[in-house]
Amino acid sequence: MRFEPVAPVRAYERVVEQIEQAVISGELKPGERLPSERELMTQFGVGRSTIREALRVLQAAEMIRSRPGDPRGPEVLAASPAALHRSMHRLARANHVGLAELLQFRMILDGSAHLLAAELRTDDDLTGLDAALESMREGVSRGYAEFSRADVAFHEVIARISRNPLLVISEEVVRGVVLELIEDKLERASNRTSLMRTWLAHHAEVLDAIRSADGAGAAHLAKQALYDNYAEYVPAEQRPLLAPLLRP
Amino acid sequence: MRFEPVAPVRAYERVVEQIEQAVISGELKPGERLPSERELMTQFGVGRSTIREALRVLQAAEMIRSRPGDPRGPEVLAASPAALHRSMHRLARANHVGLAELLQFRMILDGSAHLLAAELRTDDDLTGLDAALESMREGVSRGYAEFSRADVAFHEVIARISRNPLLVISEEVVRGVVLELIEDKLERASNRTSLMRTWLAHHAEVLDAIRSADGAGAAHLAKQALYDNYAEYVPAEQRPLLAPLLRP
DNA sequence: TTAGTACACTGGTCTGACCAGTAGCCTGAC
DNA sequence: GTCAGGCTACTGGTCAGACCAGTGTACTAA
Repeated sequence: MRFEPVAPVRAYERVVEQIEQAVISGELKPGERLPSERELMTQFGVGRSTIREALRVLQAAEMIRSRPGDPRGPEVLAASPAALHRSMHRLARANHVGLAELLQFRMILDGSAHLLAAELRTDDDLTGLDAALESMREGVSRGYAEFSRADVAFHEVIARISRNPLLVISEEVVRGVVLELIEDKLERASNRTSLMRTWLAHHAEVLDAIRSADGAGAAHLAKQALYDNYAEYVPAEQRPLLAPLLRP
Repeated sequence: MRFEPVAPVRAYERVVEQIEQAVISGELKPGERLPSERELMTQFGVGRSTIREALRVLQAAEMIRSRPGDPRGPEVLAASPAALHRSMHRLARANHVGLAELLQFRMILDGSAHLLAAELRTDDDLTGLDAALESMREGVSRGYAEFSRADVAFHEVIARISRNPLLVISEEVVRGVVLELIEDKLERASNRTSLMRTWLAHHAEVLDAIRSADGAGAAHLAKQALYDNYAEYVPAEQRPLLAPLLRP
């Protein structure tokens, strides 16, 4: 016979558990309101400080939001990747995850998304991609910010076509973390116009591969593009970590 | 000229920021102690409840740990993937991600991990894998629980060899969610011995591929094994979503 | 040297209070 | 009838002070 180690359970943890359960089970839907702190206090039979600590934890997890003065009470939020983003960012900053690993992960995710998109795309999807590419083309003359927006939009279409929200969210999060990690080095973005043209050409290639349902080709293009754009920021000795992903 | 929207900054947020910054910058190293709540109270010039709410947030982020009675104060923790784990878990459950998407994601992650492992493995790694396979072989006769543990251990070795903690963590999380989703159907696990033999054979194959540095082969084996084992639980009309990942 | 104990202090919780701010009602002017 | 403006009851944010169970350590006694 073996026993499990026990940890004392704090009152605020019990409160968190119950509210969290209600949200996860769908009993509390996004947009709905929790009772006020004073009301929760009587419902749970604990003091207000306990309630407040519980709400703080839930707020840190991006599950609820409180605004002072609002008589409707704390708001239940829709599940968002914000908390995921924060914790991933923290990990990366703590140097447990370097740029090489992040880029590796992104190549895997982006490559897979492109592969799936190429294999699963319908004719409607192709129309959408054509439109997205067109606004990128227009964006070139409208400045970098506009082009960047169109670029993100293109990726979102790809993501939707691949039909896997997990893939999409993860890629977005990792993308964000990568950009934050190198934003200082990115300042001196030299010769933006030629950069935009390169990107445009790459997206056109990708679209061709998707149009001809060439999953492997699209995946490889996507990974290669990521490598070409970001490998320079990865310490030279770690670049071999990325190479295996580029082999066809 | 444009103005940014402003959000009121709470006192406890300022406290969180300062402590977080001290941890990130390395000024506070893991294992070190924060001053006691009452001491922090005077240092920050705020009430104890404010301090406590800040500590709760940091604790939810797995950055510190408080134990009542400890005169040394709250402990600074090493950065751990636990927070990432939690938020990914929450997101997967909240977004109503289906088994098909989860399995897809897992095939991608596991496949990539095996590919990287095959390409990056050293001779030492091979020794470790041999040992892990051996304990799986022993596990067959010792019952399913033991075998299962050895199986997990084998995967952990693979994960370590692939040298990407992000990949590992994500795969673990998705694995957990998948198991939760089908645990009820898994009860009637018929003929466990033959199941274990099948798994063992599969792992031996994978090890061969890794030994011969055949990344594509190892990846394909991993994905195929996942498909063979779990596809039956995926609704038939969604199985085509998984097929593109199996093409060599 | 070691076992035992006392003590100072810790975090967890509760109570009660005050403040600035908000939503919604009520009122009065048109 | 509509609508602007003020009133009010309530919200969350913060503070102060109190009590408790539990802990590490220094001191004591064997």
